[in-house]
Amino acid sequence: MTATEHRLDVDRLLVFFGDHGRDLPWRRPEAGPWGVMVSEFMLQQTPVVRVLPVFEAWMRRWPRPADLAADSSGDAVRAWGRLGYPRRALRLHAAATAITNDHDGAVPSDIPELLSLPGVGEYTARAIAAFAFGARTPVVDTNVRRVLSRVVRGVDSVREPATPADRRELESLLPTESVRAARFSAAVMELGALICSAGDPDCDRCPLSGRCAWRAAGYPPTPARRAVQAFAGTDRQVRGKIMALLRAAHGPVAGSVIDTAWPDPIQRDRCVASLITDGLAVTDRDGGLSLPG
DNA sequence: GACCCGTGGAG
DNA sequence: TCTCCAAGGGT
Repeated sequence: MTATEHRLDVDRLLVFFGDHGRDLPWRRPEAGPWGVMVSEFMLQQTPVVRVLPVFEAWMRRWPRPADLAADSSGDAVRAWGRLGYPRRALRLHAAATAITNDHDGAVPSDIPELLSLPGVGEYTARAIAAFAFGARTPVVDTNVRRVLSRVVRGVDSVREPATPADRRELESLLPTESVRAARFSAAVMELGALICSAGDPDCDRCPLSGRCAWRAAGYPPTPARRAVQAFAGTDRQVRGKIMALLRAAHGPVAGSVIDTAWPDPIQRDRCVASLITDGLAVTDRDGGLSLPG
């Protein structure tokens, strides 16, 4: 089967991407590898619309990895704002530091080297290699995974991390030429984000509807997914409230103020301790809590 | 492999 | 109000 014959029709997808792909700042040439990398960190589990303003401000302030590395991890966490999962900001700062120290300040293009950076896993490494450097490598996120499952295999997927099997499957469908392959991955991802969404796929606008195995099979039901993690009352919520206090302040926050974040002192103290362990907060000699300096 | 880690908009 | 979720990674 050639690249233009399989269900993920390359030409149709590239036309779709050209016509309907979003003009996102990290897709512009001026974003460069660093811009791609920053965007991939921010987009982990976070919607595009919320990333956009933070990304723009971030790139203005820290246009190169060395610029970020020169400032404190606390500055990165504060600039991260309310994107969520602030450990990503910590890891991005650590990755920028590693790039500055070990890679002459340039984002590496080699996948094993990318994987060695903090916060860069199987998805992010390949996304950077493909989108920033035009590498021919399978980029499989939850969107691509869903499209692969539906269009090619005819069954819906549960929302779980991509597997090596997913990557092998997409790789077998990649166009031969590397830049075209990278654009193909971006197009499949965009299709999953805009058309073949998890909730209500818009098959009427889908360029692949004529050859979609899932549609042809009459949309067999989505398998039950594992229960989503609860949030209300968990440490994640409490940590978030404490971090919001630290971001709002520009100096140490007194314990009496931290106490207002959550009523249960046991859980509150546990969360403060875990934030310190994670490197998201530090205590000063007076017992105040602040972002790392 | 199971579990942990934030956030705010949509239905 | 409440559930579900949105370009994962680390342990």
